Amino acid sequence: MPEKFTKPYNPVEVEGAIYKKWEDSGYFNPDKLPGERTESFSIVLPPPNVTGSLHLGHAYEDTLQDIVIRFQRMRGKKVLWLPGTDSAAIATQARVEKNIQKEEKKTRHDLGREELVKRVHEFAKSSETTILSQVRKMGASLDWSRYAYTLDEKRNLAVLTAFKRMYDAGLIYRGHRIVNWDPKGQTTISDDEVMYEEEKGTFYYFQYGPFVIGTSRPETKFGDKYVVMHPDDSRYKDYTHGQKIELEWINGPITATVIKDTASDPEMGSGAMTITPWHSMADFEIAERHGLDKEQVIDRYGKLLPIAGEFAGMKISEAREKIVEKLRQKGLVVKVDDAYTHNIATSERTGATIEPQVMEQWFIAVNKSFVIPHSEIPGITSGSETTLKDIMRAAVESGAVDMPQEGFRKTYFHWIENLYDWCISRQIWFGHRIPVWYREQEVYCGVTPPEGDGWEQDPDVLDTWFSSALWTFSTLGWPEDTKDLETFHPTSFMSPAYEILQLWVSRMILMSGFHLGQVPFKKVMIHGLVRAKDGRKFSKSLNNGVDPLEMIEKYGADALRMGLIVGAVIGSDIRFDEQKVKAYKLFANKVWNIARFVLSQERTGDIKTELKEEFDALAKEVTADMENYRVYMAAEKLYHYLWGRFAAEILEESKGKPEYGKTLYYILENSLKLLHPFMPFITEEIWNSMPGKKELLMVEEWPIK
RNA sequence: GGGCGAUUAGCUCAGUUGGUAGAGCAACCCCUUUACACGGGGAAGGUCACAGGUUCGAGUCCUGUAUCGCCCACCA
Repeated sequence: MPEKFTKPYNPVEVEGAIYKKWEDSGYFNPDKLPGERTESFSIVLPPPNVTGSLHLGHAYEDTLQDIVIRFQRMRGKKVLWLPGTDSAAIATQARVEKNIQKEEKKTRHDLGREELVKRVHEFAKSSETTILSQVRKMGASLDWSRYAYTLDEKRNLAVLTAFKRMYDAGLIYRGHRIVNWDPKGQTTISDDEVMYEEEKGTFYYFQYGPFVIGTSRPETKFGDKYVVMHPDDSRYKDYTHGQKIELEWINGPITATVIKDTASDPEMGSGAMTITPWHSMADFEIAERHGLDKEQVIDRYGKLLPIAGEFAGMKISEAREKIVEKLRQKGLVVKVDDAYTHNIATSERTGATIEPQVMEQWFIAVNKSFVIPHSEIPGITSGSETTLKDIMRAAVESGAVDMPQEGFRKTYFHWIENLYDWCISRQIWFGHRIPVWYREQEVYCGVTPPEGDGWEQDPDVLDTWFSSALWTFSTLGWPEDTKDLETFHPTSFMSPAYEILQLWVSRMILMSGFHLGQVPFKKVMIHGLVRAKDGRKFSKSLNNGVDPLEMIEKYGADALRMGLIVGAVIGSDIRFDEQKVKAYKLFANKVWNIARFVLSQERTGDIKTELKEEFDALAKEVTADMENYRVYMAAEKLYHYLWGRFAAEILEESKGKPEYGKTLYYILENSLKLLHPFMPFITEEIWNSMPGKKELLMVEEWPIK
């Protein structure tokens, strides 16, 4: 028996060396795995942002994937787990800008585009190093030789190519549409980055000619020259669509036009409303339907424009009261309701109140028909007319993307139904620049800049989710026709947090559907959030963060992995409890001592049929659990068997009985294999001392075929 | 406003096709027994949110109620 077993198991001493042994073996790379492997299995790591360091959410997600990956590798598949990082354009730039603001008292405009982008790249590089070393500490068996970064050369080519092809297909267009404008960040943000916060406000009722209209935003009302009512509203049956009415408004008499539209809710207030198409999504839709004028009232900095007359140049917050006061003097204020609560849209990143604006932006048309040249997705035939939305729906409906969690599937479909065109341009500097150039009236879109002088490139960059959406195939070499792409796409499995079901999952399906005619992954298991013990989110402001590295230092990566995974049904939130991690450190030590005892025995006697059958039954159950992604159950079963049955009963019974020898070795050897995906370090370390071992445990054969 | 989910032992949660309730942690008692005190043994703890229904039988299926949570959303 090796000397090391005379002491309690100390993970800190051995984990680093074991990871190095795995890495040196080359087995993380599917091309270097031993044996004949025909079936492939692949996962692309959801790329962590380069903004920070590893948190428990990553630790959980990495553990889940590593368990699946190690299991499949041991089952003899050609296994690829591909690592990468995400530039996360807005988040990263915001972070760096904040630092510059703090340390140098400068804005990005002081530095200029080139310098800022350089600084952001430097920052991204340094935090990339940090986060990758942390991922290694978790024991993640990633193929580092295929490492990808959303802004590296290959991924850049993929992004530009994807843009070009969708542009040529007419699915990417530039248009004036209403977008979420962040006046503080001076950029548009996607619907998904808008947060709604409840706010107590004031609701005003104004006299608008013969009508009473309600609003919480008097400052937008200057340009309101349409009054909308439901066509079936009997109160207004004497007014006809298109009728002109002269009336007195904020800055004098105006001519209003009556519009009949079903968007108006008769139950709401007086049933009549005026609209501000430039600054409201709903109003914009109505204006589009009837071909109405749209006028800008508020500028990009949140100030009123000349249309506001005497209020021009004022910030909306200071103008509001003054406008109401003026209306009051004119006798146009009917009622003021102070106890009004409503949700206001704010920017997730900057916290600023979103000001909807009509702006010229780039969009992806999700409802526009196009002919798909090639499709492997059931329900979408090659050469048929389809839309991106149809692709997204069909991929999941047909089961090509297996999304077994019913609740999430419902959420997914519900979201698809309500999908608008995706605004992909962002007014920041860090990220993939839009590959479109202008010269006078000419527009050029291409992967490389146009020939000739006088061209100017579009200043905007792409939404970070554009490149993320290509991730499953851009990482495999697309747009080139690579061997990797053929072997590993569609990928086998994806396990994202439910937070990014729409943001990411659906858009991956969109992109890989359009560009490859394939789904991005065959199975998706959406997981929950890791929360603090009290159920609250981990956050900087609460200062309740737990550093995974600290947990690894204290209890070992194996214990942390078990603590995160056991008893955590995939899909629901998990409450992190340090006690649980501690308990699995004790379990690691238990396993260690089981090995110590067994290795001190002679391999004598015959394998006892009854005990073997009992163990094999467990192995079968565990295998079934693994195949059905019930990893939390598999882990718990192994824990119970090893501690409660093997250690507590079988070992005790065997004491002083040499005929048990072979049986004990049989159980230990196979237990190590079953346990390896969960606790890779300690099992590999024990395996190293097993008599007759030939290979690393990570590539040993799984006990059940 | 729409959608989704949760409610089981003090705490965190399992409970796979309906068949007499489980685990870990915590708390309690005992034991320095030769693999392990990072251990061993023992005992305790639950009208499975509530009300109906289906069934021979319901934590599990159906309907409703309550509470909590999450996601989405253009209510003037």
